[in-house]
Amino acid sequence: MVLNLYDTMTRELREVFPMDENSVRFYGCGPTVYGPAHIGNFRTFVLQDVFRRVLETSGQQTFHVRNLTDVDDKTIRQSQEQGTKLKDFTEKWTARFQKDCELLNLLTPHAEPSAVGHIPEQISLIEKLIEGGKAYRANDGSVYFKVDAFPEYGRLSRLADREITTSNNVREISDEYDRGSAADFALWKARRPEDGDNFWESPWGEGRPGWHIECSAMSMKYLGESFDLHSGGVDLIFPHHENEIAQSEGVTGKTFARHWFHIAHLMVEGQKMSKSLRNLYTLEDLFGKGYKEQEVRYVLLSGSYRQPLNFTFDSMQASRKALSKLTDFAKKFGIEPSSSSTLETEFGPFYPVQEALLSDLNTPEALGRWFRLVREMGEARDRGEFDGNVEELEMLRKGFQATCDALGLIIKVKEEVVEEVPKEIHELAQNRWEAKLNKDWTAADQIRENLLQKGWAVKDSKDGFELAKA
RNA sequence: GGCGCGGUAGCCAAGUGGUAAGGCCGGGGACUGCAAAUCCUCUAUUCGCCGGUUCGAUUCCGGCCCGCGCCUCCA
Repeated sequence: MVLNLYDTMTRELREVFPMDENSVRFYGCGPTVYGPAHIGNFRTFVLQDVFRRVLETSGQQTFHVRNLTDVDDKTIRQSQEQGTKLKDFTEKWTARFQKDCELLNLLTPHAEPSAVGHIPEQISLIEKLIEGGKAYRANDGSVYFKVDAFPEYGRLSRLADREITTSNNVREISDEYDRGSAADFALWKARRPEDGDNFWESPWGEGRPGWHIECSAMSMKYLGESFDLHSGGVDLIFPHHENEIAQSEGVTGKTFARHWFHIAHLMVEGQKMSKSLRNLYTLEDLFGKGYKEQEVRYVLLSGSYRQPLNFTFDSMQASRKALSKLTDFAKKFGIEPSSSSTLETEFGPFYPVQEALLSDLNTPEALGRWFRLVREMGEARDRGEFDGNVEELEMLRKGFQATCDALGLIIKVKEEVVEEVPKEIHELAQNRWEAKLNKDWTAADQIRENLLQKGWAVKDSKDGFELAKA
């Protein structure tokens, strides 16, 4: 019942356990709220969610913190372009992000702090770094972290010193303040004219915090100087997480996060996601193409988090069929999975699925096992080997629910809200049914074709018909 | 150049030192007036290429060919 998870720092599988023996305290780097998040972002958040769900369905308590980056170059620039206050701008996109998370059935973090809401905490950290000789104020009022003062720097990303300090010779820009070393990074950025009224007072003058410091400040505030696990997309390994470690450990001298969990990127139709390729799909984009949120979530779970996953519209199509297979199973056994925030912990016959998840969050293996179990149970039932006694059925129900809960998939059994069928359509369908009863196949087929052209598909069952949007 | 990852059926994608999960698509069949749905069934003698270790490698080692990520603010 222990989760083994690959740790970026040690490059090996390590058990996830709470250092306070109570709850697993973890931090996930959240979004910069300057626009709608895309499905690549959501891959990361969905996997962090599965991480939490696997722990909770194992009976483990968690404390989950995910931040909102609401001040940086992008948020400032775009809010100004739109002529809105930074606060109004980021609140709008925060609300959208939270709505999207809800649609994807992501558990709400226990704390969701924002950078702007924690300026004093960030200033305080920077002060301590300066006191400790690990940071310095540059002439323009910016403050930099002195990478040379932290010998451990580069351990997470395994970048050799020379790579870090010489890699950016191309990007060394003359007007880039006066850093002591090219590797040094900003903790506090002095106010610039283009920042408008987006600045805060500090011991070093007006300005705003650098990007990395917010995560150090907020994670330590909500989780303590040392906590169980930190996570994000692979691109954050360097420099973001490397810098977080330097800042945090530079102040406390203690191990910052005990475990590092990084999620590989999402590709789209075999290509890297990018603006120029116009493949930065948002949930809204996919809904517009007729896909459902659960189908998106399923696709994001269909590959191992350690490997880039190729998102394709074929796999979206496949996920719809796959999910309906699970729905059919639930219907067959009279199971009605619910989606409460209290997760089921008894897997019963479905335990092999959880076992796969506990093994480095192997979601594709888990899905494979789930389908195999579903098939085998269905077959057993058809052979009459499943007598359906109350205890057995209850165990099956709980196990199926636990599986849904661990993966965060909502298997809806109840019919969706039925589309309003126009009177005209219904009458046509009724006519067809009567033609059919009279064995007038030609007329019946004609009407069916007619309906199809009007956008409705008709399906027959033994004693009636169903209409659905084609 | 440095660090790291991958090449498995038409597509997505697991996995293992003993001979390839699962989903989708496709073929065949049952059912059906025909469809749809559903069910059954088939589909990689083979895991980029070449060597090596081994009784045996897709899985370990070496080389090669391709593709990809990161290397200062992108999840």
